[in-house]
Amino acid sequence: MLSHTEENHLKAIFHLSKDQNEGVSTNSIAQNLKKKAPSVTDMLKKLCDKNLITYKKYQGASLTDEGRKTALNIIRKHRLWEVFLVEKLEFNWSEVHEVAEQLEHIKSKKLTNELDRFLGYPTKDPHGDPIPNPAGFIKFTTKVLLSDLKKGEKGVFVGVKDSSSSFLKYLDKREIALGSQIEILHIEDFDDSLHVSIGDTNLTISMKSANNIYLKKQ
Amino acid sequence: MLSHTEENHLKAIFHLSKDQNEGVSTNSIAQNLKKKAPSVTDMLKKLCDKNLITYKKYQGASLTDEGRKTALNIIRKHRLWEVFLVEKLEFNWSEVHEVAEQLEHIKSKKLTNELDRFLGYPTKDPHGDPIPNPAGFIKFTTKVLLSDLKKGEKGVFVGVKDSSSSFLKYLDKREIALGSQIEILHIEDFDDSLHVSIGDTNLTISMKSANNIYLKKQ
DNA sequence: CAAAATTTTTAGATTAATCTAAAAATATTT
DNA sequence: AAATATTTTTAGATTAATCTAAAAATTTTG
Repeated sequence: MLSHTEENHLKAIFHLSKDQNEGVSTNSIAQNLKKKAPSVTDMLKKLCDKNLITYKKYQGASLTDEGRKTALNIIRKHRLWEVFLVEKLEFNWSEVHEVAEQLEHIKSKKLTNELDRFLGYPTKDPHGDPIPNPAGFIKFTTKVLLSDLKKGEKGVFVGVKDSSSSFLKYLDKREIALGSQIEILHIEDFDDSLHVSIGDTNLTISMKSANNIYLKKQ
Repeated sequence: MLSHTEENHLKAIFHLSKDQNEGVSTNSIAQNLKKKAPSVTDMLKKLCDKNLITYKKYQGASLTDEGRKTALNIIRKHRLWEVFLVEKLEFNWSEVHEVAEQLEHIKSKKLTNELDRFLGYPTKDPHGDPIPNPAGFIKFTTKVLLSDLKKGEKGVFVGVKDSSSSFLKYLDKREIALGSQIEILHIEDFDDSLHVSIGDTNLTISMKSANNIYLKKQ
């Protein structure tokens, strides 16, 4: 049975592995978990002993198959709880993370699978990230940035790059929510700002914001 | 912010205080939490420093107002989650306890109150125990044992005295569920076993079992 | 490629939660 | 009330998770 801390390290390694192929550095894990590097070194040794990661001194960590499966199970729970909080408990999209960080550590296979059923087997969490299945299979979605689209192209809003709460609030205020269909009507020459349609309404989005908005292109 | 262990001690003291007026003994807490007495002594000192209990060496512990409120909040969460598990996730009545023991420690006032709303502000958990309100008010229900009833009397099944899983399974098998109306048809002279009607069916219950079944007398 | 900078690890300390063994206090029994 | 039994506390050790400071390894730079 893994401790919360062990689970958090596996999750961090999983997330940090996505962007790169090599082992994940001690420092990047420390930064991700807001701990100091020596704490992480200790934990890497422990996870290596448990065969959840491969780790050689000074060469970073990678998940084993077992470790990856464990990480995906935690991520599955995290994302299912986020769906629950938003769809059933009327949480705001920007409020769910902290609570889901706690709920993801609850240990009960039955709980997870019944929750999944109760929610209607959702495939995405409220941030547009895919929910792994019980076997640990995850379908990575290809996302493009809104800023990469050309005039006339459209897509469905599925996620954000920078999930700072100030940006999430910006989106809430403009009622840009997950699942919104966005079409580029015109791109302003002067400052590259985008005139877009979202649902029924039209509005203008700055290049900086467009660079934070992920779409699933249609 | 309290640790899980601190919360569990407060909860144990609350439950153990119900039956008696004096301070709760170190040993009884240890037994309740499956810990050794010295561990409990240490924790009692700590909780006393935090003004959650009053505690004098060799004289047991009692909750302060603050401690009582804290304990009731944990019990509130525990019982709300039990309702959720049974009513929404199709958990069996006898399976909920272990998971609720984990969920009760999740820290989010909003979560608790939204869950309460989502469940329709239930007043009892699946074991028939009352759910404290957000202010920590709890309405103690007066219960009688089935074995205390006389021929012809009836009541609603609201709880058990011994919640061992073997007894809960016994009840499940006979479809004796919370809310069942039970009437005593006849008491056998020979062995005090009870002939009762439960819902539509009649059955026989031993004195030993009847001594574990709480009813709200009508 | 050697010096400097950075990263990572080791060494050693701290805090929380636990335990066992022994001492001290309280309660029970004769 | 003295002896015995029980309960509770103290003392001291252990494990897990964390930290700081210093040493070691790796990487970058001139």
